Amino acid sequence: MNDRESSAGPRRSAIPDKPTLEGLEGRWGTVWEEHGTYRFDRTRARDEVFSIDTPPPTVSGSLHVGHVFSYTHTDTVARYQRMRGSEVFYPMGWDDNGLPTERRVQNYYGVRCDPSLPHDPTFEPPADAGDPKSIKKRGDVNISRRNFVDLCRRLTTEDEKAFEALWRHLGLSVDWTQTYTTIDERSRRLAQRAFLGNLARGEAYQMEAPSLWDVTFRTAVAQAELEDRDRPGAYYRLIFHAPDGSDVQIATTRPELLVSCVALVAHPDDERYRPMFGQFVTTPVFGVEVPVLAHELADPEKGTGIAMICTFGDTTDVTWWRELDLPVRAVIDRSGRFAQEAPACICTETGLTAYRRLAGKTVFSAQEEMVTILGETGEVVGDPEPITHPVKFFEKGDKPLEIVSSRQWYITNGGRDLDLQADLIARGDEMTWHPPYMQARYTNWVEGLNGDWLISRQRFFGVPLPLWYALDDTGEPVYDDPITPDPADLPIDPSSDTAPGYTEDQRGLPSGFIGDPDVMDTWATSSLSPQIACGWDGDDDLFARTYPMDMRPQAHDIIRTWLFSTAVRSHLEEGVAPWRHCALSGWVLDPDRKKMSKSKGNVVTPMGLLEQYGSDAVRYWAASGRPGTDTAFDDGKMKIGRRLAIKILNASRFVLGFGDDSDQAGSIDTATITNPLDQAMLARLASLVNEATSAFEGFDYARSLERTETFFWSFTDDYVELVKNRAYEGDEAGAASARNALRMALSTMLRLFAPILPFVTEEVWSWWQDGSVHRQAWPSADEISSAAGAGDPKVADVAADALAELRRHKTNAKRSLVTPVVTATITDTPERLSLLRPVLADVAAAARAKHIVLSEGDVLSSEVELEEAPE
RNA sequence: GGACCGUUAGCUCAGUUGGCUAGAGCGCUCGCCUCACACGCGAGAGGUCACUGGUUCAAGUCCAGUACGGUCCA
Repeated sequence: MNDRESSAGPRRSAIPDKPTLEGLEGRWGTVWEEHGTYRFDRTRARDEVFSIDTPPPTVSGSLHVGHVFSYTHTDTVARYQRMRGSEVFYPMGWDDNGLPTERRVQNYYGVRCDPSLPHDPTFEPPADAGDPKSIKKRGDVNISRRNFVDLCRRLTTEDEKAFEALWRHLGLSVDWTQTYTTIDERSRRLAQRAFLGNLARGEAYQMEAPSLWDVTFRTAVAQAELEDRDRPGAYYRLIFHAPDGSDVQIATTRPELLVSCVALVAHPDDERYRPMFGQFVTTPVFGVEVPVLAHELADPEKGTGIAMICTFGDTTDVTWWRELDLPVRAVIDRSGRFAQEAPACICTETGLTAYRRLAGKTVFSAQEEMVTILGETGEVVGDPEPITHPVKFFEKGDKPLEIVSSRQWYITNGGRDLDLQADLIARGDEMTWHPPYMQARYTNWVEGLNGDWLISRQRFFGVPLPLWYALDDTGEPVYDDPITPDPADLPIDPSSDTAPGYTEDQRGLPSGFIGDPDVMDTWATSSLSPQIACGWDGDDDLFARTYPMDMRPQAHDIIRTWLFSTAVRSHLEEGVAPWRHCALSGWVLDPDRKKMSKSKGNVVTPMGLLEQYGSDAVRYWAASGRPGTDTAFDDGKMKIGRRLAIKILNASRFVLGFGDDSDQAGSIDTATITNPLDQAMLARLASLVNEATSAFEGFDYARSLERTETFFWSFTDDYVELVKNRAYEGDEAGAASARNALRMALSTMLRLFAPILPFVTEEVWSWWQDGSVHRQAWPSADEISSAAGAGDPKVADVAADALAELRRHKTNAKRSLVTPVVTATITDTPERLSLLRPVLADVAAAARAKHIVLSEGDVLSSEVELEEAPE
């Protein structure tokens, strides 16, 4: 026992008369903090360390019950590993960088970021912050980027305090001296350094290309941030004109994009269109000549079997554009409106007139207008055919994504390189997945990627891309040769720091420089959480002791985003998988089996739950959700957890109160355990320890809990009832055997429960033991087996069955269980009777039976004569 | 359309490499203040293991297929 163990709690407090769960969280939270119970000892060697890469929760308001669920799972494993003797490295980060924070700051303060405004050093946050009514009345205030970022920092700092308080109340055994945020100076430096490394190795590159664009947030988004949503739409049939005067009908859901049509396409095997391949047709209204081409992706079943290719209506258009080598006729600008200027290909007066009616309109209005125009020229056939079809959205957005061509930065992720893809899939094999089938999601995702990782975002609160560009003598940026900072200067902000070799007064002038205006995707920083937590940038000693990390927990929906991007960075940076084990948690479902989420308004406040039921009870519910399995929110389960915790208090008090040798309560003399019933109970306990241990080795906290709980209830309902008379007033040997067996069982069960129920187990431990239960050794099955001697676990079953038999007669007679039994005959098989005979005295005492006769038969049964009921 | 997960008591779920009469908790019914606990204790009712075939001495468990639900990706 080291200093920490012996000092982690007050030495043996008195056992309270009326033990209670109230206030345990605050009391033990303080003791653990004061004694550094969970502090990481960084002198320990790598093979003694168990390091956990906690995914930093997004700081944009509040944690929800799903966080409590998933983070409890991790904590149970952390506590188990600590008791197994590992030095647990368990830091906590906060992901404050990014769009969710921006949105929250905009709403909370009623402000908008306008990067064109100069920084106002005297700026004070609006006094009515947090008052939606007042903000609505006055409208948003425009502020500079730097003032906006300051507000982001200010608000996230407040949120982070509340988050930490919640985690402490929940009892996460995090080392609170090891925290980071994804926007702090270290994270910015590290993210920029990693990016510059990617750039130097050719893994980061920029490209002018069509990319998915959210018109509300006015930023590019990555493939990982997409989701399909079913939306109503309609097929419109448009008439194109062939040179021989015939018509070609195409069906499209986006007639407004006709103006950006660059070709028609049909399947190469489609007999209907085969003769037309290579010919040109003219578009309706605009009269532009476009070729008819063949491509496998054209679906003969869809519409008329021939489609128009526009730049760009959807991702298939991008594929066609790239593979068929087509021109760009883009019309939608970054705000999602039609550009003022018509594409150059339009040269007829009719076409130009028509375009003027679309210019400046949103996509939605332009579609209405275009359909009207087509009606006027008679080049639309029939009524639109309504359909429901999947439309791509930014997962945080509420308008369909457009595809806009722009210059963006990318990091390679295997989406365009099969060798890299194979390497990343192989990294998946290096990790052990819990549960194992979750690896398929990872592999499927990597195999399905169709492009590299777009990491630049046209936003404000994030880690800036650490780059400047020289301006040529006409003031145009030279993108091909970005200027990078000296690594010693990181982190930098190119919008306020001066490019090396220039002076600040050259910013924006011909032959001067400009900073890259973009920030990096949030994931581009949070994907480096193992590097951030383990001190990759400057603390080589810590890094060597903690990386690659042992465990990474997360919910299964972020395999494609966080898990994958972290694997990419680790592969590119270190050539290893970032973790040895990936643990996947399910979701918390509401009673209708839907995922609980804030947007659906069905979320319960975690702190309220913790206060209502107690943290152990909430943890009990969380830990009953098996790894990877979605679990219904169930306050009934929390009530059961609370009942269990209370039962532990009461049963422990009872077990520790036998006899007058309570001074010796802390010690257990296994040599005195000679009674066959006591030995039987311990034999069963030993196999429980084996089960609990192998469950936890496989990260299955739920199984360990379930087995331990089952044992505990039969311990209190049967074993304690059977031996309590002997423990109270038996002969010296019998009493000593019972008392020591009871204490050994209690000590063991407290340690088995400790990872799940840290508060109540610590409380009870303090009644009779020194130090924190959370720094004790995990129970040893061998030690218990040895104390159990030749004990046969079946003896405990036979005795419990016999007791139940006698109880049933009392219950059926509607008599109290303390009713004396005048005489009873127990019939059972010879084998079972021979097990029962040596422990019959305990059964008789527990049942208050004066005489018990044993009789051989085929099956357990009994005849009982109860004492006459008083009048 | 592809991949994965699930379907066992009214509800929530266990059931490991096939092996006695399929289990637990909640809920329900009926009792009991018993020298730890009434925030407790005892007893009881309740199931065609989604369906169809197959393998086997033996299938909730293994295999094939179907249906329904869910998730991820197209």
